[in-house]
Amino acid sequence: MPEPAVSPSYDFIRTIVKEDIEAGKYGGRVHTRFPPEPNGYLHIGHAKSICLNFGIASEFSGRCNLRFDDTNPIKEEVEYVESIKKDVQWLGFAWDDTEYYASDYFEHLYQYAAELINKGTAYVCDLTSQEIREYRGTLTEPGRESPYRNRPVDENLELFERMRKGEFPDGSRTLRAKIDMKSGNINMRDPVIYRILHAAHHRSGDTWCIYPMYDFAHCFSDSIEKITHSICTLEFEDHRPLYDWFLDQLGVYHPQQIEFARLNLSYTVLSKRKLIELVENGFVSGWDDPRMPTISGLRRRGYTPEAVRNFCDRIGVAKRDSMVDMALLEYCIREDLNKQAPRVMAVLHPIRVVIENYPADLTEELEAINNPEDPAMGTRQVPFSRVLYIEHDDFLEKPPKQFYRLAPGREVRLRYAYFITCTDVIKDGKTGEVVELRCTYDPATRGGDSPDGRKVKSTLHWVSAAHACEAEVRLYDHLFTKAAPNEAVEGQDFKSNINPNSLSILKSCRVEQSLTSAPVGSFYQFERQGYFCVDPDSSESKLVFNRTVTLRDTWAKIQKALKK
RNA sequence: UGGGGAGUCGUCCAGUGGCAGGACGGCAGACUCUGGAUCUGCUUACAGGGGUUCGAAUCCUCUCUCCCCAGCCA
Repeated sequence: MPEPAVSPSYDFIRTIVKEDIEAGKYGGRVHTRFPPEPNGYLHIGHAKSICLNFGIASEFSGRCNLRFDDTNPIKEEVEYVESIKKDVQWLGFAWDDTEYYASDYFEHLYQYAAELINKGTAYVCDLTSQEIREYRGTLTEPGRESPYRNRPVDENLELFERMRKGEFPDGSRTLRAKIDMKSGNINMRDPVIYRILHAAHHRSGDTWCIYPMYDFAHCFSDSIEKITHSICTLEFEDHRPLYDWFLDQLGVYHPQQIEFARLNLSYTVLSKRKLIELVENGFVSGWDDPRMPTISGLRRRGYTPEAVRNFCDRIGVAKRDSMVDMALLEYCIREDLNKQAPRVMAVLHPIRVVIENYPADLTEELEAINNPEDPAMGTRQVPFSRVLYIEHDDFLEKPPKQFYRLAPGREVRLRYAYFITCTDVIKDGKTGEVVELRCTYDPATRGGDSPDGRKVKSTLHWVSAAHACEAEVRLYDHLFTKAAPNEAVEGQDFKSNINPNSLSILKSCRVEQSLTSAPVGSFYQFERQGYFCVDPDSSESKLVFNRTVTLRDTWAKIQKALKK
C-alpha cells in the first residue's frame, strides 16, 4: 500500500506513544483504558476520551479496556453502568470479552494498602474530616502533621484490619499515605487512601465497608491491568506525582499518566454535576433529552456515531484550555446526514393552497428523487392534488427584493410538480391573517420543468392536503443563550443562562404519505429545512419528529442582515 | 502570595531554527428543480519586552494573562 503523500500529523499523545513503541518501552505494547465512574451518563466530552483511548489502541495495534472506576458506592448505580456500555458500543467501539471494574480489585488493593503500612508509609488516622482539613494547611501555608502519623506499624495494621471488619463508624478513621505535609502540592500532604463507608456497593454488595480513594485505586488498577498509557484530563496533572509515588513505593508495574485538555463546547455545559442538576431540576426531560450534550441525548436528537467520531477527530487533542464551537458539531452531522438521509417533503407551518384550475377529483403520482447525493437510493411517488399545503414562511404579501419565494402574482415551482402562480390571497376577516392562497398551475410544467424554458426564482416543498399525515415536530435550539454558560452575572450561576426557547413543539405539521410508518430512529432530510429523526415517543397513531439540525439557511442570514 | 499547567486567525488544531498552514465560522462569487449540496476566492493570528542567530512561533531571559489544586468525589 502506498504511503500517504503527506505524513499524518500526530497529536502530542500519539507522538509519545509512537516514540515509546520505537524505544521499545513496555516491549512495544500499547494498552489504554477508558475509566468512567458510573455516576452519570456519558457526554460528548467522554466521547473525546473514548475516541482517543480506543482510537490509539486500534491505530497502534494495542488494546483498550473499558473499566468502571467504581470506588464510591454512594454515588454509583447499575443504571449508569448499563448506559455507559450502551453508549460506548453505540459509538462503535468494542472491548475484550469482559469489562473491568476497580471494585474487582478491592481485595488486591487492600493488600497493597497493608503493604504500604508495613513499609511505614501509611497510617491509620483518627482525625475527623474537619480536623484533616485544618491540618492540611492552605495553598500558601504548609500543613501540620497528624498526631497519629507515627503510630507503630503493628497498631496501624490492627486498626486497618478492624476498619475492614466494620468495627468503626463512618468517618471515624481513615488510612492515610505518609508523604509530606509541607509539600507545595496539596495532594501530597498525607492524602486519605481509604475511608469507612457502611454502604452497599452496586457490585460487591456488603462485602466491604472501607473503600479506596481515586488516587490509590486508579494507579494500581492501571498497574494490575498492565496499562501502558494512562490518559486523563488536565485537572489530574497535580495528581501525577501521587500516581507515581504509590507505584514506586511498592515497586510494581508502572504505567505512564498523560494529561490532555477536556472538551468544552459552546452553548452547553459538560460537567456531570451540572448535567445532573439540569435533569434533577426538570430543566430537561432526562439524560436523553435531545438538547442534552450526552451521548444518549445526541442519539435521540438524531446524531450518528460517525458524525460524533468525526467531530472528535476534527477537534484534535492538546493541553490548552479551549472552547470548541458548536457549529463544528453541527457541521459534522450535516456532512454525514447529507450523504445518508432520504429526502422527503414536510410542511412545518402549513398554509392552504388551492390550485383553482386543477380538477377537484384528480390525484397524480409524481416522481421524486430520494437522495440527489446518492442515485442508488432511487425514487418514490408523491401524490399531487387540487388542495395542498405549503410553508407559511414561503409566502409574503409584500416581499422584499431578496425574497425569491411566492408572492401575489409571482410564479414559483412546486418541487417535482408544477409551476404555480399566486392569484389571490384569502385573509381572516377579523385578524387579517393570511389563511389561504389561491393559485393557478401550468399543466405544461408537469414534473417541474417548463418546455418554453422559462425560469422561476424558487422551488417550494409541499404536501397534498388529502394525502399528508399529521405529525408533531420538536424544534431544538441551544440549551443556553450564552456561548460560555458558566459566565454568569454576579450572584447567579449557569442556570441563569438557560435558553427559555430551546424547545418548541409544532403540533400540526403535515408530512408526506411515505412517512406514515417511519420507524423510530430513522432519519430524513425535510427538504429545504433540515434533518429530522423519528422520536421514541412516536407511535402508529402519532408521528413525532425531532429536528437534529437545520440546513444551512442563506435566507435566514439575509433576514438577519435585513433587520440590522 | 505555594504548587502544577497553558498562551498561534473569530474558534479548534498543525508547524519545534529556514515561505505561518488546515478545518469550522464569516464574506464574495459560480452552479443548482432544496436560498441545500458542490466548487472557487477572500478572511487584521505567533501574549509583550529583551537576548542568541545569517535567520526565531520554535532556543535563552524577564514580564503579563488565563486555567487547575485546600473532598473521607472522580
